[in-house]
Amino acid sequence: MAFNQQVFLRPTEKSTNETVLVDTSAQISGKSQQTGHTDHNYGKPPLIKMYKKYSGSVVFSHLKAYTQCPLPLHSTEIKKEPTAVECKFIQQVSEQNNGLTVSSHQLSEQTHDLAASSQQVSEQTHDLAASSQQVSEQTHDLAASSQQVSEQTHDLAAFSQQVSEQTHDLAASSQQVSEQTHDLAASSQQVSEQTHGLAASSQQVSEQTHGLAASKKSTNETVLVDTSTQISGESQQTVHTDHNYGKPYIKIYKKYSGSVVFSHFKAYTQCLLPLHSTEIKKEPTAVEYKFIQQVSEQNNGLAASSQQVSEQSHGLATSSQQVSEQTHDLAASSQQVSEQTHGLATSSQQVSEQTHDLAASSQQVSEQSYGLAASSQQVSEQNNGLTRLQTAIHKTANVRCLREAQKPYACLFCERAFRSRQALSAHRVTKHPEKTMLFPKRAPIPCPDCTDIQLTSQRDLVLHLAKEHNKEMCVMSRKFNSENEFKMWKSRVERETFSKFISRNVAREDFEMRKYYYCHRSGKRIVLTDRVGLRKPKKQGSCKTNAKCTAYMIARTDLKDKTVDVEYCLNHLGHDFDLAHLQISADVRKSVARQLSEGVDPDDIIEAIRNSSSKVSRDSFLTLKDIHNISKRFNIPMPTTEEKSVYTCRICNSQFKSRNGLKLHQSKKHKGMSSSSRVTNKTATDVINVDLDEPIMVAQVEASTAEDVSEDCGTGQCEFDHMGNVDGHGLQKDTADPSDMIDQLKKRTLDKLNTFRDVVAKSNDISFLENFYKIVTDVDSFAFGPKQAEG
DNA sequence: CTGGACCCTAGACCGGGTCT
DNA sequence: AGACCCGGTCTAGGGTCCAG
Repeated sequence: MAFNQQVFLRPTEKSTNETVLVDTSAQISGKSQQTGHTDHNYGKPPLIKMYKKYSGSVVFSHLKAYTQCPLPLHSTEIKKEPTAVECKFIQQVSEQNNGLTVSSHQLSEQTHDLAASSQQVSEQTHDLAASSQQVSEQTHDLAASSQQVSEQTHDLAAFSQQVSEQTHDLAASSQQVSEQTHDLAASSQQVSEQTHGLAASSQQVSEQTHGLAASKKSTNETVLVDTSTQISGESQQTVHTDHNYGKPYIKIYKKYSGSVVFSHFKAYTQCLLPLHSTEIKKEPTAVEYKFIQQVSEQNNGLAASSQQVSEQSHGLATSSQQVSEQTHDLAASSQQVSEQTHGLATSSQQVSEQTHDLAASSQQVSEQSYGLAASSQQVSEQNNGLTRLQTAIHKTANVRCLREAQKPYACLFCERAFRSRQALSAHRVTKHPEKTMLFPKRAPIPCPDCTDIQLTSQRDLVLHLAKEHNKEMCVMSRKFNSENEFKMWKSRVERETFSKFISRNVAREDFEMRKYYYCHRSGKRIVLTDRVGLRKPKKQGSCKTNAKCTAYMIARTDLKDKTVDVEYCLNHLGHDFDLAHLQISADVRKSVARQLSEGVDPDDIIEAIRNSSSKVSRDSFLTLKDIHNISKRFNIPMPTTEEKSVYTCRICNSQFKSRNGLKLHQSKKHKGMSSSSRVTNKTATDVINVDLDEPIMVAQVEASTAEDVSEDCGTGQCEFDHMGNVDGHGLQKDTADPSDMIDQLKKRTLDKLNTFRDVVAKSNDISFLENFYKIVTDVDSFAFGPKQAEG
């Protein structure tokens, strides 16, 4: 038995009752057995791979455990079956391993419990954080309300202040008015008293006058006499000074027609002594009458003044009443404002108290959150401690075998690091199984016809469907000399199969790059949750079939020689080949953009594109809307309606007022030809840089032109324009002989073909070349006859 | 018919899982 | 460790709808 690096241990088992070491290269047969596989390739802890054999078939089970074997196992040291001592040692190692496994299991359970507790704590923390958030939001709202209330209170206080000031001003005005009213009343009282005094004096005078009149009547003579001065003959006024009291007084008399009449005594006098009839001896003189008149006028003026004072007093009283009422209203308003201010202040106070309570609650929630976070942190630390303990156990058991190389892939849950992410992933699965749920699982590819079969790759799916379900599909491969050649082939395949292969993943190595393509209709339609309902679905529906299509390509590009190896399957599954789900090709897009920039009419572009495609494709259904989209995307303005008022034939430059007229002309004069001016003006360089399909189109046009000329001119129906050119062919009138024209066209066609041969020579696309040379053959047959046609 | 707004898809890049 | 391939994210550009 030849042993290599791999050593197998056969533990005691019921079926065999013996333990053996077997070579991996050895044929496993016979009884059920279990083997242990130690891999020393990478200096890692010995790995045990468990195999079981039942009924003659070998079944590979999952990788179970690392051994705790402290001694390296070398293949050269084991030459035969283990001795009893070796078996015993192995048994001890196994028991130690089992013990460590049990400890590890217990630690795992504890870790799991702690993780569950940590999860609960995290959830509670999260809930508390949410509550805290709500409390904070409510606090914020209340603070905003409080702010509003404060602002309203402030406004009301300012208004109240204004009202108070106005009230104060009105009170002052009212006070002034009252004082003025009081003064006026006092003045009025004085005037009234004076008036009253004058009236009393007047009454006395009247009585005296009456007494005098009575005396005159009795004596028949009327005289006014001064007690001190004799008055006679004429009206006079005397001032009698009563020396008894030292005060002057005025005596007024009137005398008319020999009788003495006492006039109304209205003037104010200072007379304090009554006049004695004995003192009046005769009628008043003219001077006395004049004096009496003046006194009367003064008396009238005083009465008018008294009246005005009374009216002013009344007006002031009314104003005072109004001011009082306004003051009362303002006081009432001020009272209301004060009450509102008080209410708002109370509300503000309540809001502040609520805010304070909420802040306190928020603080409590935060503290509880903090406490829970701290608890969570403690649990995590305990968890980490246990993990580290596990690591320490592994270390002490000499399980780990550290390498000198750098290990940039560190485990998030322990202190270990790895050289590759795959190793880290394996570590996470084996050491932190409870954490693996945090990482997304790769979905396998289910078989569409089986319920329990899941494949791991596109190729397996295709092979499974072909073998198990008799589907007509296969996996093929092909090699290309360049990436450009591969892209041309891919483009042709897409065109012929009405499909599209899109790239999603690229893997780059030092010397190779792999690019994975899959059918563009494969997969699920994904609409972002925040965009659901914002747009109607497409009329033709999504291009995604919500299923896995079997068509795929894997292109492996050799970065040294640039060759491309392609593994592919062109058999689609689960969808039809609707052109509506395809997009306009990039070449056509560029071509349309260029023609738009050159000012070509969109209708002509559409016609040219449609006519240029010999096979049905998405490009064949180019619409004006597509032209609009391209013009928008490339930021090229569309020609306006005014610019399209004249329709020019791009073959013969004839102009027509309507598009229908142009179409009628083209259908009669240029049947089967494209109207694109680009066709006849293109150079070989342009063609090389733009579109390798176009030489075919141009050759077709030239051939068609030659045919038309042959037909038209052969029957003598060619038309000449006024410039001497043959309409539609650009030939001079003087050379318009049918035979000469054909020769010219033949020459031009041959020149074109020679030009395009250079272009085609750069192409490696077999189908393209086949198509081109077929046209060349046709054209050459026309130009030079069948015998001169070249293949 | 036109232009704006907006959604959907392709493509690139990166990280991860599974199997050998 | 290598091979294979899936999923998430981001950006540019194509496609669609709609109002004027």
